[in-house]
Amino acid sequence: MSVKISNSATVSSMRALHHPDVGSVELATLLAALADPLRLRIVAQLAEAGGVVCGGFDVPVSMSTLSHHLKVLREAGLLRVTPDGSFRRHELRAEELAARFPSVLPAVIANIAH
Amino acid sequence: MSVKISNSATVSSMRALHHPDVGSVELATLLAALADPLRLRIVAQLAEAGGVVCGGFDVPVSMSTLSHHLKVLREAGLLRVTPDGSFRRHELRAEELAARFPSVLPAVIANIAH
DNA sequence: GGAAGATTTCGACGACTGTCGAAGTCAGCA
DNA sequence: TGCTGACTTCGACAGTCGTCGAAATCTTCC
Repeated sequence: MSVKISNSATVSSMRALHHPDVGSVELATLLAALADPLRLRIVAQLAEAGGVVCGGFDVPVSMSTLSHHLKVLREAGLLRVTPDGSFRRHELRAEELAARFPSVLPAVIANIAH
Repeated sequence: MSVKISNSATVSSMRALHHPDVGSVELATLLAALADPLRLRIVAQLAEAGGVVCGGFDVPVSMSTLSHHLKVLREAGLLRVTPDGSFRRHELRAEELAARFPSVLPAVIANIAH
């Protein structure tokens, strides 16, 4: 689990961030992470925009609450966080999830608009 | 919402049972109903066996707890309950859900085994 | 080193959830 | 009419969840 530091401009942190192995995530855990209007909203924005920084989400809650929801999503294997300076970029782990739970995430994303 | 009573042999109750209009069910509600190991187990058994009576489920909880979970699933629009004598037959509302949330339920069912 | 900005963690709070046993309701049958 | 069997509802309990503001952590820049 060591992080390799290159001299690339974008890699700038060695802070540990826990990302579970998608292979060990339970279906119920994944669904529980998705079973919240605010988190669905976050997922929709990620699906549309790719890499989103914490402050870039459009959500009607405090920063600490947003941070909590992002943690729930991350620990369910739904998203990957990469530090970028003092920001943190979030993106969906769509391909990895597709390998473990085929078509679950796409089906959900396609229906968030309702 | 009136129930029509035919003289068919199987229709024998006019007891009210609340089944929500699938069109008014939120995606988060549907996912929350599915986000529980026991309820996933119930859904898997329903997907495989069609009409299942309360006592016919293979679950490691008391009858009152099972009844609670079936209520959660029913109120999320996931299943229809039809009284049959002193029994109650449960079946998935698969087609109705497919019209409202295309491919969500099939994707989940296909991944319950994990 | 120190200040400023981005994000997480902590502690608290009320609300909701899963579980059980006991009691209630309902359908069929003697 | 009353008994039995199938299921639901009630009341209680411990545990989890979503929310906030305050404090802590971390990164960059001066």
